[in-house]
Amino acid sequence: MSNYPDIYSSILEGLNDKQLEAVTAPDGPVLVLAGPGSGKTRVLTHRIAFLLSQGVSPFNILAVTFTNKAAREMRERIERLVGGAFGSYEARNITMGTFHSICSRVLRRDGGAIGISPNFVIYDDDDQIRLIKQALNEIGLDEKQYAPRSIQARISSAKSALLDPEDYSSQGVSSYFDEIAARVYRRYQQLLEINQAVDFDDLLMKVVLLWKSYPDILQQYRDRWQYVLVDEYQDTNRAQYMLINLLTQEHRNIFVVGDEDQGIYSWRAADIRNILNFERDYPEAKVILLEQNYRSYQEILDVASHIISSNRLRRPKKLWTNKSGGALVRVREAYDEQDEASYIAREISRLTSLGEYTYSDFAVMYRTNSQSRPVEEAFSRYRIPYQIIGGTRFYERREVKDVLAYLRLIHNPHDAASLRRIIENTPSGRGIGKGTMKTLEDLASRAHISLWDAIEIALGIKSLEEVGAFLPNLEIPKLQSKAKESLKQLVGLIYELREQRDILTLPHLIDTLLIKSGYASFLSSGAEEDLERLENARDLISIAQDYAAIDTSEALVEFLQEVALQSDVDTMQNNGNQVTLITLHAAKGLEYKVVFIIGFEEGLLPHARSMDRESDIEEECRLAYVGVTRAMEKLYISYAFHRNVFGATQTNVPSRFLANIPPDLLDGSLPSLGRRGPGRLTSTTSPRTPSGSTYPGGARNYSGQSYRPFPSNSNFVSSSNLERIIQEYKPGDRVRHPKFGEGVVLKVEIQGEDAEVEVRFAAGSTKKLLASMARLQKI
DNA sequence: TGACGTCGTGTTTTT
DNA sequence: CACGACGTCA
Repeated sequence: MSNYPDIYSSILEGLNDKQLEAVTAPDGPVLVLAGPGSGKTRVLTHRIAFLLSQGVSPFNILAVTFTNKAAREMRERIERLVGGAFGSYEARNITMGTFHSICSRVLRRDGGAIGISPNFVIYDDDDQIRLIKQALNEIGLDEKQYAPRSIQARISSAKSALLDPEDYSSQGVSSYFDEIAARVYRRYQQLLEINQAVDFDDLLMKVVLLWKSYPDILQQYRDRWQYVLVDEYQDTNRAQYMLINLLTQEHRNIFVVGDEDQGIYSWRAADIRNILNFERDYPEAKVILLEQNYRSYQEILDVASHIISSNRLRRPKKLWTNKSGGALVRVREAYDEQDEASYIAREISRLTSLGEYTYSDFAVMYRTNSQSRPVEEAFSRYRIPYQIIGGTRFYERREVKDVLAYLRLIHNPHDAASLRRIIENTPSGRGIGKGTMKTLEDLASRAHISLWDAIEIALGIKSLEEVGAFLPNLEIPKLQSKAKESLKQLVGLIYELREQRDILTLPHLIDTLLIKSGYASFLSSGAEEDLERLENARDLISIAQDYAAIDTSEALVEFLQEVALQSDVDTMQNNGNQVTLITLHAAKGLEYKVVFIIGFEEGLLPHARSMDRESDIEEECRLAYVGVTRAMEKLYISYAFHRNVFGATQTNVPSRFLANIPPDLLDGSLPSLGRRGPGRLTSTTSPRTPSGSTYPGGARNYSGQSYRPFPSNSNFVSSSNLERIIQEYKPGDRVRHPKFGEGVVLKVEIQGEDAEVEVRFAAGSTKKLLASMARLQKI
């Protein structure tokens, strides 16, 4: 290949000695200990490019990242790096993603061996809690006495430690509560199976089980993924460790990157020993330390080093940079959280008006999601656009979950969480009451069948034998004729939609579902709240547009998986000009020119719930360290004298993590003695807009637009456009679709505010497309 | 059976 | 403060 040498040198160009050593390391285990800002993403991407340049097939590479967004970005960077040098589809064929998404794919493919239906659905937090409540009820335990959330936490940590219900009751029980949890766990797991569902932890645990039980299947994956790279290795848990370990034992090409100082997920069962013991697991490992920081000014790094140095359980590391001459880190005391927020808003306004920075250069970071509120309010007043990461996510909104429930049910009718959601919530007035539900659930629970099966049996559509329940003495309950009628309608609807799935594209299927289920008319009261909900539901159609080109059955699987495994940062916008509000946890791996860390107080950072154990305090310290090291140019740390918690005012003192910082590294005194009232650092606590004009009451609207993580329905046609579309496409017209290729229009039909165009494509398939969405071109 | 009101309770971080 | 569970009323 003529341009090969160019490509080769561009892969290695500009790397420092250590990075180069990591990128070009020979086959075998490699551990890269990478301090913040030391270019670890760079090392990972260049390493993969290097492997490709050495003739390794992209099909043989697996890269595990912490977020889907990171995977996406890494793939793009590799594509840019190698271009078409090794064929144009190189980077696309690398397997990249989070542990959860990779495992989901493995289970979809091979889970059958351990009894997992290929149509499984993924249960989120909400679904899990519902299921735990159901399990509690069935066992006859009071859900008030045994908080479902605590039980869920126990189950989750058991699963992360690879303990199934039997293991847990025999090994994991050390208290009365554990014993209860063990019983619930057992029933909960049965319920998951009946619903053909898995939870987040199952995704990991079941793949370990699969690989351990079926060496031949494991061998297939070992042959496939001969090169394995893992990012953020310090945050892997036992299950993830086992996955990687099983996979890499044969070829031993394991390349992990991590930093013990940035381990912040021990509460999610991450085990820092995974990285500490790497050299023991792989004695032949090459270990490379990346200590040069390319991100932050020396002034910021100094503060970071002093903060982390109070941790005892770490090997000392010396971060250095040659970026000096920055501003000192500013520390400010605010009177309360409003004052703190106003100060930040004013500072951002000041810096942007100087023209030095734009809004997207700023991030505000905090320990708990609830701290974002006063900041949001201040930003609204000061008209600062922002996006907020986390909190209530798009996919957690009620109407979105409602629509997803229909989709999940189309995909897998045994998913009782979705079925119940549809029956109980929306649209109301289905005519299926509590009594009926109780009867059906009893039947389901006694016969060990799904709720869906129970309904079909009660309706006489199926027999007990047909669904695999052999209980000749079981009495099939009689239902009221009204309830029966309603159930028939619901079952009919789902069957009908399942048929539509084989005909329509995914966005069109959602559109149809909204209409046929009555959900659309349910939301068409015209009230503002309903309008917004409808819009959210329709945003889902726009998102599904990405899947319009593949077979809908397949599209549904991919779509539901993406939705379920979407992380907070995955929804983040990189383009818009807006300030980012984000938790310290979610900020890991990101960087901003100017960072504000708020709530640097005892009780918040370290958090009150983490103050009992020293190891917890150390984790809080690492959290502070992660935050500080996100800043490239300017860092602001603030804490509030008063803070409203729960409605009551609390008085807080500055965080202990500030205590180790020499005062001359900071701009702003550390008033460990003496407290001052409002106005110490701010001239006033009453906000003024920078322009001095009055601001509108509906402040949220202003920024509300800017942080919606998903497109508004701007690509829906207005009715005036509709005419145009109908005139544009006529039967017999030849059209081109970006993904399906050329085809002939068979039929055009008005569908509500849109038009449906039926096209037969040259490839032989016939699809019904929404005119507003399909991006059809006439030829 | 549904809608509305009161009371009680609980918030760390997330795939 | 805000949300959910529960009870009462129509």
